[in-house]
Amino acid sequence: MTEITPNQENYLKTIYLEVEEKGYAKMSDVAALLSVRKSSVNAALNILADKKLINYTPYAKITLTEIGLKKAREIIKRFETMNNFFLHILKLSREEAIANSCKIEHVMSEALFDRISEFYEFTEEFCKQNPDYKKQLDSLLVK
Amino acid sequence: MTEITPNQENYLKTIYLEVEEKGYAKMSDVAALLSVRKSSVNAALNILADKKLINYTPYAKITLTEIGLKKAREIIKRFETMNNFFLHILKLSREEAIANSCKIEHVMSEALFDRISEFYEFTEEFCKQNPDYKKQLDSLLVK
DNA sequence: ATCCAGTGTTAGCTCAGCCTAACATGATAT
DNA sequence: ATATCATGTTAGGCTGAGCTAACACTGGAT
Repeated sequence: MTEITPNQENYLKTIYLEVEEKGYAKMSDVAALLSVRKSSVNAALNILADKKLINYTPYAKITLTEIGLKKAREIIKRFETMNNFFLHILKLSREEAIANSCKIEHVMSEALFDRISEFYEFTEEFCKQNPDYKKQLDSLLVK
Repeated sequence: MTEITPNQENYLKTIYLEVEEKGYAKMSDVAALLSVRKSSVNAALNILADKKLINYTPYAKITLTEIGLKKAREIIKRFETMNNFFLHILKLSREEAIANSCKIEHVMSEALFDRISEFYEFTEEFCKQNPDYKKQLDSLLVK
């Protein structure tokens, strides 16, 4: 069980999303996305490589290992779970929802993840069955 | 607007709660509560004192300044807001709820705080008015 | 009054994470 | 083929946060 810091999780996630979107990940793009210097990214990537989460050889494209992939997907799952809740139930703005999810995804427990997921599903369903509940919720939170 | 790290928030909160409970705060107790060494607490307290959040003179009892008090109360408010939600709506165990709240209290935004508060109030009220909703929720989350 | 245990402080180390500045590499355009 | 520019790497420094080990203060028991 490779331990990983919140920050390292964030690098991993960013690389994963870059690879998803463009087919590869470049250091300088990661630096731009996270608003840090290339040298900082370099240091971080060396740590992730040490932990066998990414393949990172000098001057080559960055790819994720199997474990890295798995871990990245977990992080993104946590992100999406919180984000859905914030966006569609609490009705936070896109930016607010994302900002909070990006922080919380790194500190939440498995149990919280499970409960939020269940609660989200339940609430969506309940809204469908009970338009009155939905209406009350909407009028409460949006103004 | 004095900037403060999540960790420093945690020290501040711990001191506040100690003072509340026992009338004063001692370094060694703070160290024990946070499971860190006294020297680490010392370093942290010097930073908080620099930032005018606590009064901290060698070998004396620790007290909070006015700004420190205000800040500590904000943190605790955030904690309690999340904790109530986790405990009474998501039905997390005490330990799980506390563990998550203690992390999230340091990273959540003002807007999230507001929305969670409103949502919590709304849901509690809705449960009272609609026992059926409450029953469904309870059976969903407790097992 | 003195000594000891508990409590508080200091020095000096490690690590993660950021920075700047300088250097190296590689791809491209002439 | 070489000069140039974007890109990647290395060196060296800073801060926050932790540690250990040694030292200093204080108050209570003898």
